[in-house]
Amino acid sequence: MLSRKAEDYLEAILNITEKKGYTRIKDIALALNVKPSSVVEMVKRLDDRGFVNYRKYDGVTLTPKGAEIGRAVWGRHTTIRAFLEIIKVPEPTANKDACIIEHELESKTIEQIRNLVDFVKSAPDYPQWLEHFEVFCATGVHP
Amino acid sequence: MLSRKAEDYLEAILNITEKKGYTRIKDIALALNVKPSSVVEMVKRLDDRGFVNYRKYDGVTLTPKGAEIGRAVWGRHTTIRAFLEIIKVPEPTANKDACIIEHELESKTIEQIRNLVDFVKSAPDYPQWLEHFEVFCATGVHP
DNA sequence: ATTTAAATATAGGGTGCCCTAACAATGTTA
DNA sequence: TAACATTGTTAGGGCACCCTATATTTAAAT
Repeated sequence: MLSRKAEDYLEAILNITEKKGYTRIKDIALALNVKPSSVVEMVKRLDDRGFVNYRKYDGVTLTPKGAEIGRAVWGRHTTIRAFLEIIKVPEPTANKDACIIEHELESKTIEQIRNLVDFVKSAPDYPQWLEHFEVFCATGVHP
Repeated sequence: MLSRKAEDYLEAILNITEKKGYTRIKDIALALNVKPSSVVEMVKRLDDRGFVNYRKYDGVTLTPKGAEIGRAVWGRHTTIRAFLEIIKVPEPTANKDACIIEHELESKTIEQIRNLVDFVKSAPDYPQWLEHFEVFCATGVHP
């Protein structure tokens, strides 16, 4: 079982690699707001456990196993983001909170959030639903 | 700033005290699935920081400050539980996940979840909404 | 009241994750 | 290619939280 921190690292490595083709210690440190020495330490552990490939002075890449987890976490992230958007949680709170709750939730919970998002978005009266919800947030009563 | 673990302890102490009138080290250990020695350690820290009153061999009580946090966490818990119920996350997943995400979410996010819960429950066609949602979960299409 | 059982406390250790400071490798540029 | 800047590494430490094993205290039973 991976800790939420370890998942954060895998997700960051995935996103950085997709954006710029490769990932350096420094990039991870910047993305996660930790010092390079902390990154080296964690990356070594992830290497030991087969989630990344790490050789000194020569970037970090995800193994298939590591990439799979990175993608899973990222998928949860986007689902939660979509949900927070629907319920009108403003940026950057939405992103911050998505980062927090993307870990450890059981897959059934994520699935149901996804269902809710899809249900609401695909409803015949979607824009109206959203509008009503906004009025409700402001006034506390149904329009 | 309190860690999520510290919040867990305060919440547990609140619930235990409300249920049986007093709280012992053993009760907390049982509720949080840790050993009594771990409880003693944490309770000392919480005492140092003014969240509980602790005297050796003589239970634990919350200070006003500690009780306030305990109630806040518990309130978030029930809101999240209500939300998970609405989106049909089965027990005990719902409770487990509520325990996880009740910490660290910004108050704006909790407020919007609360709004969603209230909005849906107070809708004129609430039972129908729920029914439609359930059909959607099962079939992927709007009835 | 003495013995026994249950609860609580302390000592000492371990893991995960983070840091700073000092050092080593790499890359850049004159 | 030598000097410098950047990046990466190691060593050593700290904090939060948990554990086991060993006292100690309180409560219960004889």
